[in-house]
Amino acid sequence: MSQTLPEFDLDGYVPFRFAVVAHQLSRDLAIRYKDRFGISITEWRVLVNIGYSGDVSIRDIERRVSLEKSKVSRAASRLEAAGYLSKCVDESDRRLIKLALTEKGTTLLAEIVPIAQAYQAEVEALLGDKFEMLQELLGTLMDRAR
Amino acid sequence: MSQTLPEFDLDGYVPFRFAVVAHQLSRDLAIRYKDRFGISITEWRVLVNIGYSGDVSIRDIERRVSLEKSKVSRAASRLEAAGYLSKCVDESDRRLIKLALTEKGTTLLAEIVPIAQAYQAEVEALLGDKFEMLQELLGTLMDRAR
DNA sequence: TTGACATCGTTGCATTTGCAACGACACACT
DNA sequence: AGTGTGTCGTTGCAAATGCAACGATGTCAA
Repeated sequence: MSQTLPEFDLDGYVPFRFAVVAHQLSRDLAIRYKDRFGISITEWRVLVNIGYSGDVSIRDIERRVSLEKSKVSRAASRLEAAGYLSKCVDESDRRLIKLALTEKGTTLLAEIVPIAQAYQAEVEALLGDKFEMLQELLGTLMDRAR
Repeated sequence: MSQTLPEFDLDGYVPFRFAVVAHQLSRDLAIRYKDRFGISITEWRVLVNIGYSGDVSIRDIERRVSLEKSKVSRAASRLEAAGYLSKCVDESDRRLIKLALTEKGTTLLAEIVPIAQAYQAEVEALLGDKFEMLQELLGTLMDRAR
């Protein structure tokens, strides 16, 4: 009749907990951006990456930010349409497309970065002296991939 | 001409890091399920919740697992179609729908739970004695909501 | 040079997602 | 009973997503 299930504690299951926390953080952040600047999280990541990185091809962003290249490509197109960045062919390798912030994009980024920092400060305050430990753990987990 | 951006380190930005790690964990897990059992992560969460919880309405799952109710509803429908669970109206409150595993569903769950546990064991082994600290931190962050 | 093979960015397509309705039902108050 | 308000699960729809092509370009060896 009724079979017995092995012991299992979903509430303590790490992949699940990560999903919940990550979703929560993303959502909180999205709310602060979307309404005010019309920028999605994905677009935000691309924007930041371009602003703070030397490498700026789609492929580079894909690697550095763990985003599907199609996701990056579409985000870049939306950002270009909105006037925040420009695309131009890399003459040393014509397969590559160099992305660069426009002045408008730089202005936007300068506005929204402090918001992101303030949010991280909240998290930091919540965790207190354990914040550094969290960063260390996240580092270990991120390195795990491949 | 070119404006200056405030200092910012994307690689150390917690919401970003959480997103990457969570996506990675979900993906790893999805691979182990999807191919072998045809079950998505969302469906897996619903399944586990029904199997290990007393409360089994859609609304209950929404609350306990941080899933949109439409997501739960659709996952439940798919699982029902696949014969893993049954729906029936709660006679004490006819707005509610009680979800229950079928025997087939219980069998499936008994098969896949050990896989999930083995995966968590990998993570635990990677983190060693810091695993408990991670759990504590995740707990703090999960409580933060609302 | 030619040809085989890899890489880049884009796009088509099916699926999933989030959000806002919606109908059905519950409850409180009159 | 009737009315208003709230909650439940479902569904429609637009947007986002993942994945597999695809054309264009680069690389390297014959």
